[in-house]
Amino acid sequence: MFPPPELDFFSSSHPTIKKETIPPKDHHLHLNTGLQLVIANAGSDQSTLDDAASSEAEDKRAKITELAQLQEDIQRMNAENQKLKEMLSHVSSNYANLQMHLAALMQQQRNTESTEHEVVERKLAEERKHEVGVETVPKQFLDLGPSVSNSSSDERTRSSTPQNNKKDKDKDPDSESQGWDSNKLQKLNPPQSTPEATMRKARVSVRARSEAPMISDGCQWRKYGQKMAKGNPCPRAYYRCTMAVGCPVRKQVQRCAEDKTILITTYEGTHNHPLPPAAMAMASTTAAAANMLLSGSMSSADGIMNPNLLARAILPGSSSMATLSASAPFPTVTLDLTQNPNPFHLQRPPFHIPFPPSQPHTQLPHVIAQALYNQSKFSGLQLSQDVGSTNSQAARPQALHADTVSAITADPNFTAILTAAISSIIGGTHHTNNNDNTNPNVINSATIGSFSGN
DNA sequence: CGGATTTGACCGGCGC
DNA sequence: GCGCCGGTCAAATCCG
Repeated sequence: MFPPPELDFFSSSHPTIKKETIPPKDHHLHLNTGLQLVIANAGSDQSTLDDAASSEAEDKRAKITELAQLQEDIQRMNAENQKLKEMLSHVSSNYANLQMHLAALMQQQRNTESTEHEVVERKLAEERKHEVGVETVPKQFLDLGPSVSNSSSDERTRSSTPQNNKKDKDKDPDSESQGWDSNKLQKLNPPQSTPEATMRKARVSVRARSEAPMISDGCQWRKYGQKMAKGNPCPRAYYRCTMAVGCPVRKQVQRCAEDKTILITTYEGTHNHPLPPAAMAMASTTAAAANMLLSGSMSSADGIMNPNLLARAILPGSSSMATLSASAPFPTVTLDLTQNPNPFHLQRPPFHIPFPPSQPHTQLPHVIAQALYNQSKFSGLQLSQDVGSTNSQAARPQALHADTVSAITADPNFTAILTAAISSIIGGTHHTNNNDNTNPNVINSATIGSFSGN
């Protein structure tokens, strides 16, 4: 899409940048020379003074023309920059759109397949039961799809939330069939399978540093509750998406107990309405992550059979991690954006991409730059199926500001990286890894490395 | 005045 | 059965 020279726009070797930086240097030398002449000739006869004056005027003229040329150059570069920004924003939103669409299609396809293979799945589950005693995690996974009518009473009761029960009793059944109430509908019609209900089960959690009470992800949220959670002095806030009536998406926001500068935002569900580009990025990311998590967990017997496996693949220089937790009650993907960037990877100057207009928070250039740098190096991935391992990580020094999360996720690579990484972990538990790491689930560094910025 | 937030009450699950 | 806990509701309150 971009012609090669434009791709190099931000590189230090770009001719236009050299043009901008070098001439002023020359100009400065000229100026010094002139001053020296004046000082050297001070006190001599009138003619030499005239000569000095004329050369000074000449200098000034040259200076002015040079200045005009520079201004012209700057204007041209600004225009070019603006054009590039527009193009990038356009491409980003297009990509996010496609990603959303793909996720929806995949989900749709899985639903149709799931009915076909329901019998087979049940049979397999039976076999697994015979093979190993471990059953809790498989149940959680297999029950993610409400269509699965196996004997998992434990998860089934979980899916019928208190709210649903109450609504069954209290509310008019003809009231708007919100996506959020899909569980209720399923309870009434068990064989029906809705993507919303499936996606409701998987969660995507984002850890990032922020002073603000909430990270800006481009969506509109309404707070509907706040609770003190056990083991954390900070209250947990509950939000629901208000961009459309009946949107099932909810999120929980809570500060990390160990490091209160870290904000943990947990997303749940899939939007049932069109999103602005700013929100599209995060939404498609969470949707894709949840999607991959659910599909992968259902197809990978190894992952299911080893619920206590702890797998991690942290590459040298990785600045972010994705943690996959299959622990109860919901499988959760945690994106850790609190890590310290590795200075060895800072090879090119940071650049800006246009922020969506809906970002309400301050957008300091250096923060954006750091976020994008982090994003471009989003290459580490940690897989964990260990209970409590996701949020108990030690606080890390220096980290990504939560305000920049949308900047990161706004980049198409983010979704692609995350999706591919999760996919490679979940679906690739059978793969042999040539990594030296003793852990059986480590991702091949080549796989992840191919996604890292450059 | 309408929408957003706060906050106590309520509910169901779960462990003892 | 009881208490704890996470999650949600809804009346009261706040705010633009």
